[in-house]
Amino acid sequence: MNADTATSGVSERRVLRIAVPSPLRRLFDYRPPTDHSGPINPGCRVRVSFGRREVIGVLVEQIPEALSDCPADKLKPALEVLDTVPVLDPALFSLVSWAAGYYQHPLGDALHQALPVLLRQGQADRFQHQTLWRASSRADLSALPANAHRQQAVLALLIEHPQGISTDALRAEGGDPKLLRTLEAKGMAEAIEQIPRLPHADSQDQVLLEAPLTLNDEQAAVVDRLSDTTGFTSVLMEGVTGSGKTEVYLQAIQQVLERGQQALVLVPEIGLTPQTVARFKARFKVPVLALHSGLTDRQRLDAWLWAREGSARILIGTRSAVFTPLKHPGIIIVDEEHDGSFKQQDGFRYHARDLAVYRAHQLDIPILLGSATPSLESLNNALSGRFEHLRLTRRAGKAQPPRFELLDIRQQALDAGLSTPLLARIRQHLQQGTQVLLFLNRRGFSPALVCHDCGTPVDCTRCDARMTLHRQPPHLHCHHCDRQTPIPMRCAHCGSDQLRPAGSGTERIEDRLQVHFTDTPIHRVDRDSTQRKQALENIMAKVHRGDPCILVGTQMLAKGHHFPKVTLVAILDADAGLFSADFRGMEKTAQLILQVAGRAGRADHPGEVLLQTMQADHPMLNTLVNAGYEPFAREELRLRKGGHLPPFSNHALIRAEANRQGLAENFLLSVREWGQQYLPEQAQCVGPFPALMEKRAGLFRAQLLIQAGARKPLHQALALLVNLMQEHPEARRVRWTLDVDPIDSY
DNA sequence: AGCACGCCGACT
DNA sequence: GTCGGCGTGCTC
Repeated sequence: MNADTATSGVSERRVLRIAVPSPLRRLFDYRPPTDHSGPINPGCRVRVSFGRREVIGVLVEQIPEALSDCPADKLKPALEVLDTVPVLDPALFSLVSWAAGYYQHPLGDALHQALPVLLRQGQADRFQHQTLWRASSRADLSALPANAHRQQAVLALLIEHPQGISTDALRAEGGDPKLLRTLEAKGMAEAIEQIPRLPHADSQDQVLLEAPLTLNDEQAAVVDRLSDTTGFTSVLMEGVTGSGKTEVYLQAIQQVLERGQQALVLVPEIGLTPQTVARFKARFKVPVLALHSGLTDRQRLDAWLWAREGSARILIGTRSAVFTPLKHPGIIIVDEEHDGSFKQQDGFRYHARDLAVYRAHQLDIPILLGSATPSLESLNNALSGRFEHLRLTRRAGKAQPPRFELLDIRQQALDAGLSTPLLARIRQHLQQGTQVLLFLNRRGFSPALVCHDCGTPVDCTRCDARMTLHRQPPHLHCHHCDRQTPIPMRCAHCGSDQLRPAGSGTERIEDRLQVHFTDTPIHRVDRDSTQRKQALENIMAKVHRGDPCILVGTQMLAKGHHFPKVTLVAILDADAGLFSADFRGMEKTAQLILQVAGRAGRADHPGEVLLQTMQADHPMLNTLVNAGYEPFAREELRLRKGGHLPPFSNHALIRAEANRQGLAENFLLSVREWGQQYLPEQAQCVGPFPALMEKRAGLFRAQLLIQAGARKPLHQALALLVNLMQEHPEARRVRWTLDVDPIDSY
């Protein structure tokens, strides 16, 4: 104990520096709660009055009051200290504060987002105790009155469940929970308090439920590499579809479990399916917890607590799971590491894959990044030696890679986007009794409704975009702001009644296919067709029966599911992403094409992948389909290097939006002009320029790109600009956000 | 972000 | 006469 504390004069008093959930990028000082004595540890939650409301903040440090920059008369006492032990351990705390700094996000808000909802709201970091009822030692059915049939029934149920039964379970079995009090008064029933239990929580030495599969030498090399060390190693595993990445994950995890440690597995949003989780549960006799979106806040907190106390041994979750506390961390795995859903797209814009690497380094444990189509960032890290690069080039069993073919549709008559050779090929596959998958990343009937007389399309009033025509049910829908309207009868510009759909979405393809293949079932899989619960499962069940059919869908089809009876995959518009303004367009297109291609074929019938394109000579497209992803990616990296683009330079984007045109752009312009003279030489501003779609959901948007060869000048520049923007008087009328390492189009 | 205060338009 | 629009100011 500090001897000064007891005899403290005013100058020795200390204040609590608290990170409060608010967009203000600073800490707030409070006096300790009036009734509180003794030390308070950093990382503990504190309830404070903030402005006119109460919020939960996190203590960052304690400093002498004299060092506080807040005048003494403005200091309020904190209301309550909620934890005795920090709710985030020092390692997690430093992960979050590093991330808050890296992404230039207010610390209080970042800490808030790293905590389960119930802890944000001030609940104790304890399991919810469950009240269970059981028969007491004095319970005696025959001692109950002969006519008290309902009491007898309840007591009988209690006797049936010697471990105890919850009131809900009792009600489910036909017992009236109200009678428990009556039985308790008679000394025949008693309540016991219990924390929930995990399946396999008591499993001892044996971690396996089923035998591991035999690995080929490539798979074994990855597992061996990970078992070489318990310290930090980052391995990029580049494995073609069907090469057995999951089996590598399982065996890497097995080693960790046998050492008594835990594994954290991050998967893309779409990848956290019951099948994925089932595979882990089937293999291991340890508690496996999936942090999926269906959990209640309470279940989430319980899972978080189980992870923290070490009894949950495998944690599988999406982006936010990177903040799960671990008592005995052993390995972190990021599956489909290239997937964009690892980057949060609003508020605290962190990249879970990058934070996972930081965390593994911090914890000094291995991290395994897996993908068939690694991001150019990770690939570059692998080529430069920051990551170890291990490949799985062979498919399990007798499976053969699909055969790719570019289908040149220049000067071809298209029927709503379907070329004659494609239709012929579809027929051929259906006749041989197999299935066909058509991919088009555009839902709805057609992406525009255009006047045949004057050429004017129907635009969204709130966005710089066409309204998408939907037929099921008939309406116009803006895919950017969600605005929906009835289908107009006449052109708003010239009054003509000749409004016609232009271009095709999945609905229209489905329509046309039904005309060409009258007897074949057509299944459409997109956000619209799978809105109803179970709709997707119903379609999948039909497809897996194996009869010939055609699947038409968007990227929903591309991820997760596998269709063994599909022998033909066709990408209807392979050019869609080729010429986007986004320099990542090519990379994303390639990843999507290979992902879709990977859905097809198995040992007995190799797959065929057809790409309809107007760019059959496109060099990158040819490299991709003829040589494969890695040669493609190396070439793409070379182009990026030449253009000083990521990953060879560092980007941050300041986005701004306002309700009047020009406001946001002017704001960014003055920020740039102000900041210019103070910016480090190695950092440059590019812009501001209007967003690709300047108006969206009624707001006018602009952006300013900050670019630097190294991280340090970039961050110096950002710190400076953020400061400037906060002080800027015009910031009142403009909403601005900062995106470090942006990945979506800009 | 919230939340309150403050000063001008269309309604029971 | 009020209800309520969102501009402005503040949060230890």
